[in-house]
Amino acid sequence: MAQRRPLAETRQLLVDAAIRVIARQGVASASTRAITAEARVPLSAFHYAFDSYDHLIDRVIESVTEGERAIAVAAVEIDSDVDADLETVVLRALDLYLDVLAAHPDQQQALLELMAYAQRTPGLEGRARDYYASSFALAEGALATRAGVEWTVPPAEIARLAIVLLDGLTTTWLADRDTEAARRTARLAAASLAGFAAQRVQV
Amino acid sequence: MAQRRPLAETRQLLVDAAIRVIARQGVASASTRAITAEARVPLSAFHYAFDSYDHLIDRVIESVTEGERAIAVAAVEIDSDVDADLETVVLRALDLYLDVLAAHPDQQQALLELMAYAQRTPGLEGRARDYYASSFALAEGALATRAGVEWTVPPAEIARLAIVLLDGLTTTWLADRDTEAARRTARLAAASLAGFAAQRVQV
DNA sequence: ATCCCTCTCGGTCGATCGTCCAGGTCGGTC
DNA sequence: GACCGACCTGGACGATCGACCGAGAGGGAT
Repeated sequence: MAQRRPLAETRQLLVDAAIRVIARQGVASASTRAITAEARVPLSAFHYAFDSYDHLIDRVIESVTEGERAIAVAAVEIDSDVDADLETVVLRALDLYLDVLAAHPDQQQALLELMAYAQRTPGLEGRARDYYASSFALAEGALATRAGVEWTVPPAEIARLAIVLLDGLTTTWLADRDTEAARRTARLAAASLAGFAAQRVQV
Repeated sequence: MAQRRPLAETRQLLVDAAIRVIARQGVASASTRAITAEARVPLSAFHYAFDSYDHLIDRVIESVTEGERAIAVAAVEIDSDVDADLETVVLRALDLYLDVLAAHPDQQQALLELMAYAQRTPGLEGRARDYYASSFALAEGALATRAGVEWTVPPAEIARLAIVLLDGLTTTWLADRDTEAARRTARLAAASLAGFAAQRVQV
């Protein structure tokens, strides 16, 4: 009767189940029992696979942020149409993100809740900072791939502004769910970011 | 032995205590027992003063958001130096906000956590939307007081962008606590917002 | 066949949660 | 002095939480 599974597989099963539960019902409702029920494994399997609840959450954060990073990298690579205007490219990226957000709002809300949980939990405090740091680096890398664009301010500052805008767009949309208004704001945001670029130089 | 107090006073005592506990330890730790202990009131007084836990949280959200609004109104009124450049005024307001944020980070974190809690709790879902709606209106009002400034896009859209920027600045700072970087980003944000103003007309 | 290590699972622990209630104390009104 | 309604409280309820234990099942190595 017993399901025999390699330990690593059970761990992945639990992490995935935890993400689904957190997305659907929030971190507060993601108890060990709710997660194991979602994963269809006995409650006792939880503490066999993980030393503690927070160890699981740590892995969950790792998994979610890695997923975010992969999506962002893919989006940047797809949207590297060098012939298009800079502002157009930025706006297209933001609109693409809003599509993802509107399609899977629970995912982004889960990420925010996890960050808040991490900041309140001893041993996980650094996770939020690390996530933003890697976001900055990713954005700066994306800026660097736009060959031939000079910036009037350091690219690192542009990258931070971009993340700030993305973050603000997210939290604001999550609160009022007004996609049309968010797209209008995205238009302004794209114009703002592009405004810090000097005219393109010939390559 | 019994402390005799008007009911309304006990209510206010509990609301204030709840805000302190939430700011210090987060919503998750703000149990009825933690709150009543903070308020130095017997546990049983809790359900004498409030029908339920969520009724208290509702009042807490009301109190916190009203406090935010009052601060914002005061800041706008103080910072209405008509002789200064628009970008300077905006930047000064943002820097002022960053001062408040750096001085009382728990307060802003508490607000964000309360919004997340409200969105997950039946009966409180609208609170987050209402808060952002009033923030937009407040920002738009602040823009309107700058007589003689014409905007190249509707003020309502500028107002939304301003709130998005403020929100992004907040969440980002709360994650990495890098005040210097936040001030640099604020500089870019102020320049962006001011960039949507047409040249000032003579009045 | 024997051993051993990995894996599984039901049951239960103590702590903490929000909520409730019966009874008690007070100040004011007849 | 009798009464009443507003105010206050200790103690308990059932539910749920993270964590833990010991007995057993399974499969490969010897």
